[in-house]
Amino acid sequence: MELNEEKSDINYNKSVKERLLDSAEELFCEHGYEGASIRDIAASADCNIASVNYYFGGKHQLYEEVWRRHLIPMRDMRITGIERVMNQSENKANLEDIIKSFAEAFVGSMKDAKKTSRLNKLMAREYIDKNLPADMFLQEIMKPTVAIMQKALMRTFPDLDESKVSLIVFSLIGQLVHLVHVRMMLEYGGDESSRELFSSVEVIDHIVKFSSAGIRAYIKEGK
Amino acid sequence: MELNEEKSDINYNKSVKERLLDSAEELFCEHGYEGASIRDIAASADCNIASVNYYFGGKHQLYEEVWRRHLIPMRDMRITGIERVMNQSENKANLEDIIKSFAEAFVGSMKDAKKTSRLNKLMAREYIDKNLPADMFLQEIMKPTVAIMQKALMRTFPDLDESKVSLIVFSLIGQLVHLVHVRMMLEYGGDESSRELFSSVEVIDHIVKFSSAGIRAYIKEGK
DNA sequence: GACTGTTTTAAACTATTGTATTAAACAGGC
DNA sequence: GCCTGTTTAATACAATAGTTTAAAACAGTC
Repeated sequence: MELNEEKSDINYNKSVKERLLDSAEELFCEHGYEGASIRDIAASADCNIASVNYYFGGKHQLYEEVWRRHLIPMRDMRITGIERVMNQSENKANLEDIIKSFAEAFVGSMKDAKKTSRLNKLMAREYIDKNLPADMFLQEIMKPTVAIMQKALMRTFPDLDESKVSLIVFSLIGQLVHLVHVRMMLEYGGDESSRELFSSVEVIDHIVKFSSAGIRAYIKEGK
Repeated sequence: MELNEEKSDINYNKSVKERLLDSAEELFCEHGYEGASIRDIAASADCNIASVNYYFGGKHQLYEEVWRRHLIPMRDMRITGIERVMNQSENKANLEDIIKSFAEAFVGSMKDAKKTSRLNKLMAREYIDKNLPADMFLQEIMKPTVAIMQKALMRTFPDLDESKVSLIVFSLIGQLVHLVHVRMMLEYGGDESSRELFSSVEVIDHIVKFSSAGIRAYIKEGK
């Protein structure tokens, strides 16, 4: 009865509430809101089904709590990354540095890659099926993220048209989101060579180079 | 009993099998594989629940049939678009033309925008939850699409490294997929200004310009 | 008109879902 | 030891899921 651990990775030092949040996060990411049953979640957290209702009031409130745990930290990581670069050299920051900082904050650092990948998967799901209240995702994550990047670009290149900046940020985020998707897709399938290519830091360097050139295409004519 | 049409847009000229495929497509796109029940599908197609099993053998086979109806046409549209541009001027095609052709084929023409948008939504879902057998989506859609674009680029710029071409195509597709997502997200929410910006042809022009510059960043150093 | 094979119908079946209930176990204060 | 509020447990509940069944309705053919 000792040293055996049937459950994947539950930490019995944590409270039931925290274990439920951990398990819910994993299963919601993996199977989606409807795909993850509270029975599976409770089993994974090694507690009773009724605990979900007891601690959170229902499945949906549990889902929201899973989000709230990471929403602000995730958003702030992206924001502070940009601000650090901007403050570093007083408004005349290097374009490549801005993009690289943004990109790395977006896909997550390498050390907690698994956690970031999971959250990105959850975000990808929320893109399609909106289970969160109203457009909490759009308002609390997407808009601030876009805004800080837009501000950084406009401060570095004051001549740029605002709608052009929107399009540029769109292109950048598009590549980053797609990178997360491709990595997800290659996790369980795809040949070794592409899995290698897209999991390396080389991709980030490419995105920086590709996007910098794309942005400068607007700078030249704008001047 | 005349002139009333309770159901949305079912065409009674079509057979039950075809009506089922139409309704299934709409509901699978809107609510996902698990989210769309065969009861809802049958009701939308104005036929009995058992018809799903009678004609297709089960819900899953119906889902696969919905895909098969469009897989090859969709893939071919993307391929022929590129080939038309390539053959037009014998291997020395204009870079902007190649990208524009690819982009327009990808997001779909304006006339059947609704249908293309729906299918793209279905594709976005399949990205995350793989309901199709094995990696049919990766093998039959993604790979051929990427391959034809890579071939076109490598023929136009023979000096380009193959892994760089992969990354370039990745960036391009990333923006296009993201465009579809953003349009989806803005459909039911978001302010008027951004909805306007991203539904116009301006976005395509931007992607062409942005990506062309990104690609040329590699050409210059490659030479 | 009766027989044939195909299509459509309503109902039943089993499994699973989220939630609610009710009692048991537990912990701390007196 | 007893009372109190909190947490855990097993079970019941209604709703819905995909699938199956068996009879009814239909359409042709002889």
